[in-house]
Amino acid sequence: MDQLAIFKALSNKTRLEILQWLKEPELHFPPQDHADFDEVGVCVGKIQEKCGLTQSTVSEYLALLLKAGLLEATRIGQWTYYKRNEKAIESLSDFIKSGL
Amino acid sequence: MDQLAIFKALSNKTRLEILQWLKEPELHFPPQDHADFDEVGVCVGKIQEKCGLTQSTVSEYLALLLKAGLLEATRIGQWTYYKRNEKAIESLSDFIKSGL
DNA sequence: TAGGGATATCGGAAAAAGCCGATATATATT
DNA sequence: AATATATATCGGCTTTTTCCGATATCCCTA
Repeated sequence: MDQLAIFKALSNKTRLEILQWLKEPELHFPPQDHADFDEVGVCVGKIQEKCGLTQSTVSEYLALLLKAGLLEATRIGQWTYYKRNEKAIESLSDFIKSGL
Repeated sequence: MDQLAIFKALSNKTRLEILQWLKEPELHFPPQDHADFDEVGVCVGKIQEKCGLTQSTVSEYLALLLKAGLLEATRIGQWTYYKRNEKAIESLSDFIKSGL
C-alpha cells in the first residue's frame, strides 16, 4: 500500500467524485443490462458521460485509481467495469487513524 | 473541511513525513528548551534540518499543512511551533470510512 | 533603535499533473 | 476478413506543483 500514490490519486476533484459516485452506482448511473453494479461496478463509458471529460482522460484517471488500489476492474466483453475496492479504502482510513 | 485541499497537502513525500515525525516528536527531534513537544510541537528550524530542504520550502510546506487544517501553529517569541491537529486527522479518517 | 536570529513571503526555473485529440488494441458481429 | 464499438495508450500543449535564492517581517537583546 503506497500511501503517497493513494493521496496523489485522491488529490483531484474529478477522481474524488468518481470514487463517491461509485459508492452508490444506482443513484448516479442509469440502470445497466448484463452487469450488476455490486458485482462489477460501472463501465468506463458511463463514468465518462458523468464526468464530462474526454474518454482518454477518464480512462487514465480510472487506471490511476486502479494502480493506487482504490478501484478494481473487470473486463466483460468489450466493456471494462470499475468498482470501489472497499477493503483498500478501509485500510486507508485505518492508516490515517493509526499510522499517519 | 476541504477534503481536496487535504489530499493535495498529503500528496507530497516530505509533507507526509513531517506529519509522521510530529506524531512522536521526542523520537525524531532533539530535546528542546522552553517549549513542550506535546503542548506546542516543534519549531520550523528543527523541522527544516530534518527535511534537508531550504528554509523557505519548509516554511511553505508547513503553511500549506496548516491551511489544510492538519497542523496547528503557536508563535512563541521568534519561534513558530507546529504540532498535529489530531482532531482534523481523525475527522479525515472518519470521512474516508463513511463519506468517501 | 540597531543588529541579529527565526520565520514568512516573493519571483522564478524546472518538473509534474491536467486534459486533449489521434491512434492503437481488444472484442463482438456480420 | 471487415467493420463497429469500447477502452487503452501516445504525444503534446497548458496549468500547477516543486523547490530554490533573495528579500521582507517579526521579535529579541544590547
